[in-house]
Amino acid sequence: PPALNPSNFPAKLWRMVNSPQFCSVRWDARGEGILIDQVLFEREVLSARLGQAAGLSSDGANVFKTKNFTSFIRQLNLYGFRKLVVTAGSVVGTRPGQCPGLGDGDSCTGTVHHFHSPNFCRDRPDLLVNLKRLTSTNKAKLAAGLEVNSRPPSRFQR
Amino acid sequence: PPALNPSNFPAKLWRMVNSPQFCSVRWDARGEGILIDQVLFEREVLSARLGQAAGLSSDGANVFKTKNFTSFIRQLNLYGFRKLVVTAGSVVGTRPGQCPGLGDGDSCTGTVHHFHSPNFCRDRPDLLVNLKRLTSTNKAKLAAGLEVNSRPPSRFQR
Amino acid sequence: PPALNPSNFPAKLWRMVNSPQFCSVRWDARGEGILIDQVLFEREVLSARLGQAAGLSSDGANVFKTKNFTSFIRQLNLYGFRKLVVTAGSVVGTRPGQCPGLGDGDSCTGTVHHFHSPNFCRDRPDLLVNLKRLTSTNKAKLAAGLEVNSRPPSRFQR
DNA sequence: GGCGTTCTAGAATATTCGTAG
DNA sequence: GCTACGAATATTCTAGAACGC
Repeated sequence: PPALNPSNFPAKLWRMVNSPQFCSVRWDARGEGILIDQVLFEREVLSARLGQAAGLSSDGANVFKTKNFTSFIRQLNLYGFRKLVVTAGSVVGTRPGQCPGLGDGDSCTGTVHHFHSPNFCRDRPDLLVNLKRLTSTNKAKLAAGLEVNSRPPSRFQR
Repeated sequence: PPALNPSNFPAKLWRMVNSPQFCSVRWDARGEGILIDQVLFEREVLSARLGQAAGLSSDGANVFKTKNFTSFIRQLNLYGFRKLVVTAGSVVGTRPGQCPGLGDGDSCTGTVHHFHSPNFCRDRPDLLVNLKRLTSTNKAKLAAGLEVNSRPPSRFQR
Repeated sequence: PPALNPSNFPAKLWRMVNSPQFCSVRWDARGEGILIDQVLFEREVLSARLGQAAGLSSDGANVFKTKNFTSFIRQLNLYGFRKLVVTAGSVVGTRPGQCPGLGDGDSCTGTVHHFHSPNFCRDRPDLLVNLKRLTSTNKAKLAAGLEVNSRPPSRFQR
């Protein structure tokens, strides 16, 4: 089984959701899905200034080249995430004023998206390697029982 | 086992990364990969004036004929190095103002590349002889379990 | 014949080479190839600050997301451009001090690359539609005499 | 034949756009 | 509306191929 490539989307998302540097992406109450505050995400991750600053943060979560939130959603879908309806029980309280680059006055209230993948759980980092990019080519290979190639990380990063 | 040819790429790289004359190439925090500051490298090693001056420096690290950074990357790949994502934990602080040919005002901040090979570690110079040029011919030999020839060092270099 | 998509690489390159806003990309002496000053290009087009400013210039030449010159070269090759040796007859004199964002003192002398494609000529904008992206899929289609799909321009762009 | 340099291409991921459902 | 996905282009990293020495 190929190892996780830290420069690919799943690893980046994992680092973001587990980093205190990012308020916009966090686990839901049960740790089985992620909650994304769109307005906050656009400011923290996608905007030019703050995004770069946050990207080079302590845990080294690299940022994306895109500025469009929809491209981020496309990546979630490509890796098999599905959207859930946001219920009161799924949302955990946000803590404004603790994010670098965001003033105390900035509220963390915006549209919240809830996404889920069976291979993306807080307590099961071992499942991350199962996240495969669902391109048409890869889906054909998976259907045929073949191996899906990933760009291999160097051994050092495993 | 054939000896290391000091005029070949692996030996040159080894001398550079271990030489205080070169700021642009240095070990990462764990001594298991190298960090290359591209802008600095182009000035220190590849540019005509400074490169030759530094290259013919006291420790005798011979410089390359090329002026293109991409050719240097091609060499790294030919010898089996892989690129890693640069994380905050991998980077060691740079020390500007200590490099010959660079003024104190010159900052050492540019694009940093992180490369790794299992046979290129700070504390294991004995592994260097395993670095083989991965031409298609050599790869076929290695796959067949055969010996890969290297050009032996000249009598004057041993 | 499908129309030219203004957001794709060939159209962007065409706007750049014909725009007085860009010093780094210009026609060669005969108008049958382009000359690219790498250092200037990296400052004008690829760097964050100046690139964005120049990119949003009056003629609307959109910039690239990449900061790597090699990615630009990869695009040239993907669209069938070939590199030529730079001769004295091919180079046209540069006019420093006429580029926005570049001071009068900044010289325009760096590494110059000369690229050519039979479908990219100054006096034949009608040939641009022949520039096809040479992916392996497209090459197989062309070899089979099939039609190569291009993304059509959006309705707002026609 | 080996090694370094250069130019081009392969292959994977990322981003964008359009549209079926 | 709006979610998911196909397909095209863009970007990145690595490798192939040719040539000179």
